[in-house]
Amino acid sequence: MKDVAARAGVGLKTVSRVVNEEAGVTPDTVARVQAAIEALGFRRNDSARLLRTRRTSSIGLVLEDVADPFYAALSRAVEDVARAHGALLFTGSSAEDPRREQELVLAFCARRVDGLVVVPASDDHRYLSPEIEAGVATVFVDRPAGHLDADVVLTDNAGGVRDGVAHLIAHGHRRIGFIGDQPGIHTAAERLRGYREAMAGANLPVGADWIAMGPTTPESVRAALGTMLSGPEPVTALLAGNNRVTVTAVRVLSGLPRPVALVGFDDFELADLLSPPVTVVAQDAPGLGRTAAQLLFRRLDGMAGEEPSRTELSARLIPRGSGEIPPSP
Amino acid sequence: MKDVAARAGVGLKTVSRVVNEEAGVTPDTVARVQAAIEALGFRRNDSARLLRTRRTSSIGLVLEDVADPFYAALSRAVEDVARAHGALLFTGSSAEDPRREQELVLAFCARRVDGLVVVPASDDHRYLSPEIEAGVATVFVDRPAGHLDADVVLTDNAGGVRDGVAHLIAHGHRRIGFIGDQPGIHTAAERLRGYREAMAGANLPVGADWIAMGPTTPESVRAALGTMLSGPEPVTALLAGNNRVTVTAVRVLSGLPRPVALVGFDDFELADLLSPPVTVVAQDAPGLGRTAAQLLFRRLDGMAGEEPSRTELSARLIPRGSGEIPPSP
DNA sequence: CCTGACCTTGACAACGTTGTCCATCTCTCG
DNA sequence: CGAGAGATGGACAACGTTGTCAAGGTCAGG
Repeated sequence: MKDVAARAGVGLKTVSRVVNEEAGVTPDTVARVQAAIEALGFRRNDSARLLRTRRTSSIGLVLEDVADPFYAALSRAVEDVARAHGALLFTGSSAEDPRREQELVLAFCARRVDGLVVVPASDDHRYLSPEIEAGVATVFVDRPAGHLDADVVLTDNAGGVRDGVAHLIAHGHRRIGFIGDQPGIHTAAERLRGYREAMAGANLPVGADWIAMGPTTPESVRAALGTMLSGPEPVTALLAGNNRVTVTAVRVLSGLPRPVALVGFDDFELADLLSPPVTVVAQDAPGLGRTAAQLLFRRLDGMAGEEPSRTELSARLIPRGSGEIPPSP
Repeated sequence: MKDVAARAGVGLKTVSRVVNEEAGVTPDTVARVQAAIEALGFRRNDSARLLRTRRTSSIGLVLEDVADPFYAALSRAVEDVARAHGALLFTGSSAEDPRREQELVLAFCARRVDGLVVVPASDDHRYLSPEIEAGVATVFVDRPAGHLDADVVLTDNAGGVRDGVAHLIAHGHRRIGFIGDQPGIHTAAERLRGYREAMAGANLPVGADWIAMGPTTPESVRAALGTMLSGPEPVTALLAGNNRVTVTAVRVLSGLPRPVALVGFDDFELADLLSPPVTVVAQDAPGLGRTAAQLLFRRLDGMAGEEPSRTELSARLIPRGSGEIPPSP
């Protein structure tokens, strides 16, 4: 910038004014400065700028894994909102590791991002209090923050599973299994709650073997399904608590002599190409990201003081075939 | 930092030394400073730091769309390499729009990223020359840069398609169709070249209707397939030039009375769950990202001066069923 | 007791920008 | 023609950090 000023024969501040398109500079001077900028290939250093303005126009996004289609869609939605507000996006994957989440968050804060969108991997976010007090707007998505009162945008997991189970019940099923992730994970616990509520709401008993919660490896899902299907009260339908479960279930069920109905939680690409096409309860990944990001920018634009909010987006049942299979005796 | 120094009763520079774990500070002083840091919740401002050190420890990644599984995987690989080098990652989606690509790249440069990984959307990257001369290491991935001599990491698109077509030929096919994207896109042109080479290499003629290049909407793919399958010399096999084509082809082919063999370019999730499972030529998305990022950091660590390099990663044929269907007369 | 080497510490400038404030110049109007 | 107003431009400090360098303190050896 110094060089530009020298070359154009004007003061430092005048160049700054031109760069920022501030008023009060003669068109003639503007032209001279712009020529110098062009000639020298000058580009403003935004980091130095931030030092004065205290706004970085960048936000940080921490999620579990960018490569996961669900988070990839969420990420894209956050990016679009950020772009609309003229902000850039730092992205980081926590890989479900609380330490990594904290590292990323603090690294973003050290870069002085204006705000954070976080998919929690940790269950204790007290480490964030000083940052939030220092003015870093923070919105949690997909799961609530731990021990911290902050904005959060969630899917109505329990409601979604309730709908899915109700759908199976409506198609005549009475013995319905549920396979979900470790109950320590908030979304998994919520989905289980939805299952229990739906069954209870229809006055249906839940068999001892009908629920399996734990790491959702193909092996464990296979084992759980085996138990459910071969016990004294074999299930005629399954609600799969996440994508990994759904995929394994499709494999197992397609090899069985008698059809078993299936509703998966979370949509996935090509679900409609399988045979039978898979009925799912779809979360609105872009919606989560968009809502969270919009909330973040509203906070940044003055809504800072208000009470933390909690938003729940509903999930949507998409019938495709596998969930409409009638019970086989 | 000033506050910390005051509270600990030491000089500014001493705090800086403690924060950066530099040698030459009494353990006693370190303890005092650390207590003050703790008490005040101090966090170093990395942006100010950069102003002095001229290293941001951050890199920019511009790709077509983070929500696309291929780029999501690439993105994750870049992130992992960046993390290993202690760098953070700015991500941006160009949405295949040259203007947006340039905006993103220049915004990253204004933030003074140490380096860039770019999946080109534009075909002219001369606007980047000043930045590169200013020291921003840049690596292009998936497609080469336009009018700019820079590092590039590619998939061997032509070779991959050659392998795919050869596979079909080896299974007895003589009339093979090819549907690809607009020939203006580098990867599409390369894949077409691979197809032609493979056919020529086997001394097979290419029918007038066997090649369709253009926007790969479901409608256009349906139309192209219809022509290929109903002409005087109907094809018995298809090489699908990208994922979108593959998916539409699966739908169309599954509804036909006689089986048609299919090899898709680019792997996709659940390809093995379809019936028949889809044989593909798989690109190594994480490999592209990893290689590009590693190259970037090698440049940053002193390899700066050397000649730009060009790396081609080979694609891998994964037989699953659809590509092994014999020709039906 | 003095000297010199070494260790610890702090003062100060610098990085590249913007905010504040004042100086100058050019009108316009009385 | 002079005064006031408005437009234009620039000097300087400040943002929060680190690099440079020199000051002071300690200790061992002569």
